[in-house]
Amino acid sequence: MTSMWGGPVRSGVPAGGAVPKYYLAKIEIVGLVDELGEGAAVPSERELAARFGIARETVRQALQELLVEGRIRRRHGRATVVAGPKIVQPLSIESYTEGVRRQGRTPGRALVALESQPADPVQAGHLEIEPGAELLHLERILLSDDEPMGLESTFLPAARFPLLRTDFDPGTSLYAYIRGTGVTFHRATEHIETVLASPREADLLGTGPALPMLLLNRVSWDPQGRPIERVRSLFRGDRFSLVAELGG
Amino acid sequence: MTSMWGGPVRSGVPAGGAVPKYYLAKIEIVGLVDELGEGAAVPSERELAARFGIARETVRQALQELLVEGRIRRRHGRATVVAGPKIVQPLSIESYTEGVRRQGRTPGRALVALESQPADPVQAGHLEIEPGAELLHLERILLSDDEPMGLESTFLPAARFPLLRTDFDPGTSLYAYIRGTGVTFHRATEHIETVLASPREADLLGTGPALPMLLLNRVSWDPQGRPIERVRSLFRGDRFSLVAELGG
DNA sequence: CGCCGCAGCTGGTCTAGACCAGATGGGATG
DNA sequence: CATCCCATCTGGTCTAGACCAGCTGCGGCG
Repeated sequence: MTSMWGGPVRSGVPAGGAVPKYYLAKIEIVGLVDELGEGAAVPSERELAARFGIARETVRQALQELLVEGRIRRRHGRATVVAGPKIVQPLSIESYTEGVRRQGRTPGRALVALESQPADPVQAGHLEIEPGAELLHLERILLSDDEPMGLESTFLPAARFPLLRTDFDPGTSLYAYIRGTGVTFHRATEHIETVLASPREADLLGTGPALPMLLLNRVSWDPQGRPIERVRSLFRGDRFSLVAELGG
Repeated sequence: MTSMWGGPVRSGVPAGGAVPKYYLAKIEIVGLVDELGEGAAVPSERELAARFGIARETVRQALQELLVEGRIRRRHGRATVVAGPKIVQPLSIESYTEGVRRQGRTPGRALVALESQPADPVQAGHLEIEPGAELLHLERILLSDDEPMGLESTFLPAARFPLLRTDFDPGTSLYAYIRGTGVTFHRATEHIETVLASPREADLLGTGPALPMLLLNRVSWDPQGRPIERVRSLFRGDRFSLVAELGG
């Protein structure tokens, strides 16, 4: 494994019992991937099936796992290639930008939508506003070296940021803009889980469907205890990891 | 969706373009699952295939996604049933026990292995000991209401805890034991990512293979800056989420 | 009555082949 | 020479069926 943490607790195949063909094929393909460098082309599904003497669907099951684990990248019509290491995202209140810069890559954001909508009861509850109150919804694709890494949806009470739609440049940091309006971030609660991308999300991110994602839901508060924003961040599970520094 | 965060940014099917049959089937099955209560049996693969007029493999693709999302539970030979909500695990230096208790469930641990082994260079580097030095490896299954929720592997320098193998009860909290020896936890670094369970890990946890997991790798230090332990925790992605409280 | 074994459920793996759709390059045509 | 179209790569979806392996309940046998 290429992870800095080494392999599984006791890696690989169960001590006793039958091992599925797709898993043996996966092990073989991992060997290939390790020999080839990052970016090198992996043989096609049909060739691997012929080489191992198994059905193409069985090869696909092995490749699907390698895809989920972030060891290969696939794009319809193009050859499968060996993927590079994951990015590490610090778990702190700082913006996405810093984590990417720390990896020596160039962060970017692509605007998907900036719109106004009435708050549904769930959103209103999180932001402690009246249901139906105007809500700003900012959706952006997060880029690293121009490659989509995640999808970020921010919801803000429109009443608190009346000039945002005209003053804010969606290509820049929203946190910097909010701080510029005199609002201070005091604390935040972040929930983290694994989910699968929907077809729409997978499409926006240029990934296949059924790819596990890291879903981060954050609510930020100011020093007076008023909610500032709710952010739903969806990061590619095959390209992202998080790190937290914990005090005793 | 049953998540407390509501649905995807813009849920579901892409605005324009063809939708795969397996995704339409998934939507139908989600409707079924929502009508049935937690624990209720979902129709079998063969019956769903007949009902929707599609192949069984296509139904399996839909069910696989629902499994990864934690909406259903499956066990070989038994009927598929509707799953309950996920557990929330606080991101703090406290033990697994507290998070489970907070959910009103009963935590437990099942010993898999407690053994001594020489440190490989990677482990030695994390714990700042000599390669080949004796290492204690404690592997336990983490339970919630007797259901396996995760797999925890702890590595400790044997020289620092010479009495652990005789004094420590594997069914109790390791943190409590370590504190009892006079060692203080000062800080920890935790790395979080999504991975797939290996066949062995899936077997220990009673889940199918190819299920995305939350992998937490933690190194803890004492106030003198000496590493105390390295922990590799593997939590079922379909049953676990994490939460972090962040200061500004 | 109590136990055992098997029939018939369930999901898990695998096959061989079909067709669709994105990407690409080379050749025919203007 | 430039452009366009299509053959032919690639991966994505789907089928119908086979066989294997857990699990459960029921019927028969001791």
